[in-house]
Amino acid sequence: MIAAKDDTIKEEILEQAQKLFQQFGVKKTTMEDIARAMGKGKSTLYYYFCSKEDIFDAVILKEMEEVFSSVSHAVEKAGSAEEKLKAFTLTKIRSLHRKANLYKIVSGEMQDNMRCIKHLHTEYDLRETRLLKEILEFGVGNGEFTRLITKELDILPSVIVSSLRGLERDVFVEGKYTRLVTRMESIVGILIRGLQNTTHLNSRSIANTNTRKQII
Amino acid sequence: MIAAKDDTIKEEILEQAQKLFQQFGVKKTTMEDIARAMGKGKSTLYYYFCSKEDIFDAVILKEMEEVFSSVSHAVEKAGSAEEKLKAFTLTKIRSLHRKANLYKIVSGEMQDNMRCIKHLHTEYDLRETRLLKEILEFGVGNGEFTRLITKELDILPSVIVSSLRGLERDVFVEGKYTRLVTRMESIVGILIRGLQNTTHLNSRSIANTNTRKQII
DNA sequence: TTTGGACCGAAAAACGAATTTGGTCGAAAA
DNA sequence: TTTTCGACCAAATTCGTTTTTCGGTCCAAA
Repeated sequence: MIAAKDDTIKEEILEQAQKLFQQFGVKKTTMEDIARAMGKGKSTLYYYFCSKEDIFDAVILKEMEEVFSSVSHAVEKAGSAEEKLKAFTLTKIRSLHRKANLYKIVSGEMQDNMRCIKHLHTEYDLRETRLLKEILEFGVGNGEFTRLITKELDILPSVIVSSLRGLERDVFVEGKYTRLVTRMESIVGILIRGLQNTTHLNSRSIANTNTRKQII
Repeated sequence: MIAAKDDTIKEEILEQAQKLFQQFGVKKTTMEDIARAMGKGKSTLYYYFCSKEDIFDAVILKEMEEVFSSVSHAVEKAGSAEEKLKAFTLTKIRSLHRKANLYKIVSGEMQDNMRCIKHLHTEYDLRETRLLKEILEFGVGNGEFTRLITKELDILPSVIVSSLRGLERDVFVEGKYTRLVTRMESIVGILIRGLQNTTHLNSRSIANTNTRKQII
C-alpha cells in the first residue's frame, strides 16, 4: 500500500518528464522543469529517482513497454503463426511511427547527424537495389525462384536491401561479426526458401522426405 | 591524355585524403593536411576539386565503389541465383567489416552518439527476440512452419529482429511510412513462404496452380 | 596548364566569468 | 516514519569576447 503510493507519484513524475522530453527534447528539460511541472520541489524528485538519467531511462523503458505490449497483444490476438508474424511487424511499425511523431524534435535532431552522407547513401542503395533485382530476375528466369514474386520485383529488392542493413548495423555497434556470417546464412536460407520455385523445391524436398502421400 | 594526368592526380589526392580521414577522422583533417601530404600547395587542391565536401564525397564514393564492385564481382562469379544471393550478402558484410576496421576512429565516434540508449535497446531486443521465438515455435508445433528451422530457433529470431530494424529505420530517416506497410507485407510474405511447412504449402499452391504434372 | 604564396572572411577554438543544473543534506512538515 | 523543501555545492554549461584556424579566392610565376 505504501509502495503503491510511491508508484503513483513515480508514474506522475514519469508522465510529466515524458511530456517535457517530447516537447523540448531531453537535454533542454531540467530537473527543475520537471519538478515545477508537478508543483513540487526539485529535491523531491531525488526521493523517487536517483538521477536524471534514471528518469530518462524509465521514460524510455515506459515507451518501449507500450510498444512491446501493443505488439505482444496483437500477436496474441492473431490466430495463425502467419498472422502472428504479420501482426508483429505491422504493429511495431505503426507503434514506432506514432512515437516518432510525438518525439519529432528528437527525431529531427537525429536526422541532422546523418544528413551529411544521406544523398550518397541513397544513391548507393539504388545501385544495390538494381543488382538485387537482377539477381531475382535471373532466379525467376532460371526457374530457381517462383514467378509469384514477379509483380513484387519493384518493391522487394529495396526491401531486402533495407533489411540487410539492419544486420549490417550489428557489425558496427557490436563486435558480433564472427557470428554474423552464420546469422546471415540463416536468414538468407529462409529467404531463399521463400523465393524458391515451389515445383523446383518439391522435386528436391520430396526426394528427401516421405511426405508424398500428403501432397497427393 | 591531358585528362588522364588530371585523373591521376585526382586519385592521388583522394588516396591521401582517404588515409588522413581514416587516421584522424574527417573533421580533424584540414585541406592543408591533405596538400602537405602530397607535397603540394593548398590551392592546388582547388584546381582539381571545388570544395572539401567534394573531396569527402569522392572518397566515400570511392569506398562505396570498392564495396559494390567486390559484391558485384562475387555475384557475377556465382552460378545459381541462390549462390548469387548468398554471395551478395556475405561479400558485403565482409567488405563493410574491413572498412569499419580502417575507419575505426569514425565508427568509434558513431558509437558514442548511440551509447546512451544502447543498454535499453539490447534489453528490448531480447524481449522481442523471445516473442518472435515463441511465434516460430508456435508455428512449428502448429504444422504451419517447417521443422527444418528447429535447429536454427536460437539464432533465427534475433536475426529477424535485426533485419526488421533495418526497415524500421526507414520510418525515421525518410517519410516513407505509407509505403512501408506494403513493403513490410512484401518481405514478410517471402519470409513466411520460407518458413512454411512444405507439405502444408503444397496442398494449397497445388490447388491454385496447374503445375501438378511438373511435380509428378 | 599548374602551382604556390599571400590574403580574406567566416567559422571555430580558447578562455575566463557568470549562470545554470544535477545532485546532496539536514531540518521541518505531514 | 515518510515525504517535502530550501539551502547549498561542485561540475557543467552558457555567454561574451578575443584569437586562431580553415576553407576558399586571387594573381603572379613557373
